[in-house]
Amino acid sequence: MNNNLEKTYNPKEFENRIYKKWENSGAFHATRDESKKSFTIVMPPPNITGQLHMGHALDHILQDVLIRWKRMQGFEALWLPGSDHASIATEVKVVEKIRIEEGKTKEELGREEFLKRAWEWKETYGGKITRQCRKLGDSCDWERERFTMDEGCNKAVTEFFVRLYEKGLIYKGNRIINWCPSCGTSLSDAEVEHNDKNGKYYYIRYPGEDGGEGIVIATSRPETMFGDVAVAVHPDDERYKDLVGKNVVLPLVNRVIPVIIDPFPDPEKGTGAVKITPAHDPNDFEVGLRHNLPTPCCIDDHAKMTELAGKYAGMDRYQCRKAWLSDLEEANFVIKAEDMVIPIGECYRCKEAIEPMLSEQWFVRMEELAKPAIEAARKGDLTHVPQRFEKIYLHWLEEIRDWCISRQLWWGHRIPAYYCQVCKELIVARIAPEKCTKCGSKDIKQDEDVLDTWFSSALWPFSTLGWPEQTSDLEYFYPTDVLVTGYDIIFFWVVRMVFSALEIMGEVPFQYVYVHGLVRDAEGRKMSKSLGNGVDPLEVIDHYGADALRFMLSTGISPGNDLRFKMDRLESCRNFANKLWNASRFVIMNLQDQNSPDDSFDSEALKMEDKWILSKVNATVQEITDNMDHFDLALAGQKVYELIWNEYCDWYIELVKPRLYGDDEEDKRVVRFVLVRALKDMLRLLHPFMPFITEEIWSYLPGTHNLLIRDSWPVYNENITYDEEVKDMELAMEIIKTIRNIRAEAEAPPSRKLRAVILTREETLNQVKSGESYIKNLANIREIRFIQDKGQIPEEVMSGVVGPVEIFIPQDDLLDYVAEFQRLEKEKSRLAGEVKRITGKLDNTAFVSKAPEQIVEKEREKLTQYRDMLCKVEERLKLIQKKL
RNA sequence: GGGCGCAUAGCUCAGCUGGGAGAGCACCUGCCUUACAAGCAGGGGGUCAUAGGUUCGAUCCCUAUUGCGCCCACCA
Repeated sequence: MNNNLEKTYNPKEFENRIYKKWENSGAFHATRDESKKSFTIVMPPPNITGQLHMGHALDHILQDVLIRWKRMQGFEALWLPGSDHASIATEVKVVEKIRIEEGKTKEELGREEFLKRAWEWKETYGGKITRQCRKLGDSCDWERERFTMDEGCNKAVTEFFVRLYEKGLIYKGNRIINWCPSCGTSLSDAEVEHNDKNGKYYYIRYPGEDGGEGIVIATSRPETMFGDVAVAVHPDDERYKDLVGKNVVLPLVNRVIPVIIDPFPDPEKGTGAVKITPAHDPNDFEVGLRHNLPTPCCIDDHAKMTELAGKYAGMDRYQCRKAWLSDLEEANFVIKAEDMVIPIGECYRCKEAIEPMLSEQWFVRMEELAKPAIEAARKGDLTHVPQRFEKIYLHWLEEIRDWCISRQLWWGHRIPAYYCQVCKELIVARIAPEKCTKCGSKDIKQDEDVLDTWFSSALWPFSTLGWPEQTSDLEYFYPTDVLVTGYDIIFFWVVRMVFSALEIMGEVPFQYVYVHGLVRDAEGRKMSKSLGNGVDPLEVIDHYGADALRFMLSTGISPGNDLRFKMDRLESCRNFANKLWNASRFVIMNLQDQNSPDDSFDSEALKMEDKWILSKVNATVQEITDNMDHFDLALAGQKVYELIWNEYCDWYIELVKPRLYGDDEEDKRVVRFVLVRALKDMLRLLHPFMPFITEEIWSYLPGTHNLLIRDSWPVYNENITYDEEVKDMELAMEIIKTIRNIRAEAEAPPSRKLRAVILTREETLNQVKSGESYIKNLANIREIRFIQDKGQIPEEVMSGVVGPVEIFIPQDDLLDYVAEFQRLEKEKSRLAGEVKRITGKLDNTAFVSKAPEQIVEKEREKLTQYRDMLCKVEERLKLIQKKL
């Protein structure tokens, strides 16, 4: 046994030390062990651009609570960490760095040199977050740390790509994609955010080729008119019957285009006539395909107008819109402009307006892949916690379109596609081919594009365990058990992991998806760099300790909902740690110079309060385990809190002090035993939430030879349910509270010793008497007189009622009739209210006849009790009134 | 256009299958009591958003309404 704990709780003093102890002990490292069941969580890999923020802290703490809990339960628990190359995000940062430091663009530097810089970035910043994770207490297996662009993951990505290609699930095609002009790359649908913007519908006349009225179309994007190839109307639209088959003229451009019929136009919207621009609108593209129309581009990769726009060529799209409209207006082609809210797609990284554009890209064919992923959730192979997120998951999959996976970037997995420069043959292969499989030419070039960063993340649960090799780890730890993540990346990641795993591994990558919310600031705003309202977890840890932060984040949440970050809550969590620290210090102090308490004990030697606290702890073990099983981490945490503070500290320690300060050595041994026994179980229950402080205290306790992290989770013991003692103890506690209340109401000083008279019936006398010493100690009573006859009640007293017991404190000790009168009046009206409520209930024949017998009986008992209590209070009131 | 969440004490939120409204913080009163003032003891404070419905009984289930927030949706 060590010496006593430091006098004050100072997490800084031990958190780093404890973490090293764990790490050095190998406790985080998981290895295949056939005697145990595995429990696996893969960490959502943070970006290498990143800095640990509150969202990570929440995400990681939840995972760590689960993994520590399972480890204690005896599972071979693996939490696998790593980081993500974050293709676009990193590339943007590296480009910026090169611009600032070298004054060059990436093109000026060249691909090879750029990638060198990117890897340097990775080396410098790559491990930053994962290093910061140690501060949080993350118990992940650092020996298995992975990176989405390490050798194994690269291999997995290539293998996956080639397999899908060979099955026809990946194809290269010319389609409308989301183009970010600012990032200079295509994006997937998931990477586009839709926001409503105020805009206008412009009604523009396209005159007839024959000099007639022509047709009026409505558009929010007049600048795309240069790419128009037709005007479409619905086949049933009577208004335009005569125009179909004829031509109209693009105003000012003077190019002639046909009026065609197609089911796409909605006669209700706009004018019912739609300009068709196949190169810049997905719907128009489809129409174009059906009618075999050309696809001229009028906007380029930089969102500037092409030659097609004539004198507007080279202008920015919005600049052009302005100039073009003013020219059209001048020539009287604009009929009207209507204010309209228009949903605009924006790049999720840079917020630039997305340009739908015709482009040749690589796609994953989703229809076939989505089906089993939908099925898995429906069948229950995959469970969302809370369940409502399943709807979101399903909806996305049901509406899914092909996934554009090629990016016009340099940092990432290069697409394993090769082109023969001679015969233009396309070769998709695991290893770069030496010569063309068709013509034999050695002049072969690899596709310039890289893959969407989420393409590699999608493989994370199995690529990190060795796939495509059939490793022993993969066999043992896969499929993983729980995936913990925020609801904001269900689409980006969860969905894609599931369908990828189902395709490659034939089963879901995890059974549970535990979805949490976002951390917001105290006002409920999203924490963001631009607002500057972020709270740095590392600073919080520095101030309050990691345990306080952990406890706050893990118990302050309700499933799937956002959480507001409030400093005062953090403080109360730190106070809780302090409370535990001091209680433990008290226990350890009382163990000084003692041999470790004997683990075997005679239950005869246990007193009422011993049995009471052991019962409480035991019951809590059951409840908490149950909560954890249902992912109710917050409820579980709150229960340990209450157990430690409200039961153990406020009552048990206080109850037991006289025994510790007494002379009975044998009894002292019993007390020490119970104190330690209860404390140990509580430390175990709390450890997943507050690992540092619990581990530190653990090391001071007798008989704790191994680390707490290695110790086992407590198990409910049905032999430790002392119902009688619990009942008796709780009655004594109620009596104590009542006396304290009388004392406070009468404003008698806490130090004054009072006398008490307790009236109770014969059958409950012994029960009450069993609590006599506790009442004396904790209510500061010097003498208790037990009576069974009302006639013996002294006249000048204050009184209180607890169930079958009436308590009287002589006025001589208290000296305040008025306060007593007021207090009793209040009590009277409370009791009268209860009686009225229950009487009403019982007078209701419907209730008596239809409610379950137990409930009715319970109400009857309550009624008798309340009536009895009311009666007693009224009697007292009459007596006191005389004195006033 | 579709979907979801939230509305409970001054503030932030719990309340697990319907059966006497809870916590933390804040507030009031009294205490530096030999583990802890980051504490102890006591206390005040809520027609559980509104209106209906189901039920013997609704904060909880159903419907509608209002307010706030979020997500999805190919911008004619």
